[in-house]
Order: sequence, then structure tokens, then C-alpha cells
Amino acid sequence: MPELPEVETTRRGIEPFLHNKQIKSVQVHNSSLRWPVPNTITRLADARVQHVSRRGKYIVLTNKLGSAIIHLGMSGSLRIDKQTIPKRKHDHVELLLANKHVVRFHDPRRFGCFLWHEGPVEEHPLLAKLGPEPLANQFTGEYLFTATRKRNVPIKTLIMNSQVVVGVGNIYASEALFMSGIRPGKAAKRLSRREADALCKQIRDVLQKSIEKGGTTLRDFINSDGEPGYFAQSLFVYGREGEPCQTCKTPIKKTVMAQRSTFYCSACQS
DNA sequence: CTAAATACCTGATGGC
DNA sequence: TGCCATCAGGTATTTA
Repeated sequence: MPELPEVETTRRGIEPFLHNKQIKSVQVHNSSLRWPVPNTITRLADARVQHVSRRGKYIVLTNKLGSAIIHLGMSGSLRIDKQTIPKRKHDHVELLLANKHVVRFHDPRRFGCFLWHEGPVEEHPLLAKLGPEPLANQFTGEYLFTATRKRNVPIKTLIMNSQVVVGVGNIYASEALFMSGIRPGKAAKRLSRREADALCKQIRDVLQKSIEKGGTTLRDFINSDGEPGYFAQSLFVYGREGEPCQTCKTPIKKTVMAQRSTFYCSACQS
């Protein structure tokens, strides 16, 4: 599921149920996620949740003892259920709340994680080396231009590198490059300053607009209210191989880059 | 240092 | 209907 807009949509969905709330208990049904869920995760229930935050695609739940670091991987979701609703297959972790609700972490492929860290969460190894947030002021055309210098990787691969900028996943990488008129396979170091400016702006715009619309739905994304999102219909190139470009009618091409499907218009993008 | 390959896992889909 | 191959929104880690 998760591109950054879905993660932010999820964060906003669970925040009202967790902010300043006391979790009654943490129940781990299957600890074999990408890394084992530690036994210390129960400390999440030992003090009120002070913050429900996000860094890149990581959702962070913080109390005075430490932080839960949650990632949804490829197929994960967090949702709010009534405790009377039976948990489903692949509901690996549950946070039982006082008000008869439960937060359920669901992840069929188990590429996600649910870790516990004590001390400043930004110092956790998974977070320490992350690049800027795409919607933060530090993410500028100048920054992106500098980051592309001497880099021979395809620009699509570069913008998906979380050490350069966080939160740009496979869907929105293709979309932002289309909106910028830049071919995904172009070597990063060949970008002009003007192209870097445009790409920065389009990354910000596509993510911001998607967050506003509540996230893209593909396959099994369920937002925290249990309702699917509804943004897939406004993608321009992703998943549209062979369909006419909405700008020039040229059929959209599909290629593979760093083992990921990549879509672009050979006429509009250079 | 960079870049590419590999690893983790289940489920949906399409061809035969 | 069943079986098999292929693909899927992520990213840390290993290898070159």
C-alpha cells in the first residue's frame, strides 16, 4: 500500500484515537515482521501516548518512556476497529484502547515493522540517515540539484532514495517525473537546475494533492476508518501502459528500473 | 564512495 | 477448476 500520502492519511486517521490516550494493552499475535517485534513494545501501554507523528513513511507513537516505530511495508495498514469485531488474518499487532476501540496493524506480506526505541527517536538507525521531508522547506530545487551532481543513477532511482528525500515511492516517482517533463531514465547528473526546480515542485505538488485527497487506493489499502481511499483515477501515467497520454495521446510506455515498474510518455518527457 | 543485486512474504491475477 | 508463473505501492542489507 503505502506511499507517503497513505501513511499520512493513516497517521491522521489514528491520531484522534491515540493522542493523549492511555493504551490498555499491546497484543502481539505474530512477531515475525521484517524485524521481530520486541517484547519491550508493551511499554507503549505503560504511559499515555503523547505524540502521533510521521517521519518519511514511518509512523511514530511516542510516550514518556520511548517510541513505537511503525512501517507499513508493501502491504501493511493500520485501522480502527471496535473490539467486538473479530480480528482478521494478518492482524499481527493490536493496541487495545479504553473506549472499546482497537488499533490493528495488518500486514499480509510482513515487510513492515513495529519496533520500540528508547531515547530520541530521530537517533534510531532507521531514521538517523533520512533525507528531508518533501513538504518541508529544506526540500528545494537547489537542494535537489546539488544532490544530483555526480550521480549517474536514473533520476527516478535517485528521488526514491530515502537518503536524498523521504516519501517518494514508485507511483509518485513516475507521476512527478511526468509532470516535470523529465524521462525517468535520465542520469541524475544530467538534470539542469531548471529541471531540478521543476521536479522539486512537482514532487511537492503531487504528494500534497494526494494527501488532500486521502491517498491512493491500489489493491488492499484500507484507511484507518476502514474505508478505501479514492485517488487512483487521477494518476497520469502509473499503471497506464498503452493508454494514450492525457497530454499528447502518445501511448504510455512501461519499463523496469531498479526492479520497479516505471511509466512515462516518450513524447512529453525528455 | 557509488551502484546494482538480493532479501524478506503473501496474495491477486492471468494463461493454460 | 486447478496449477503455475508473474507481479505487487518498500527499503535495509549485501555484493561488486
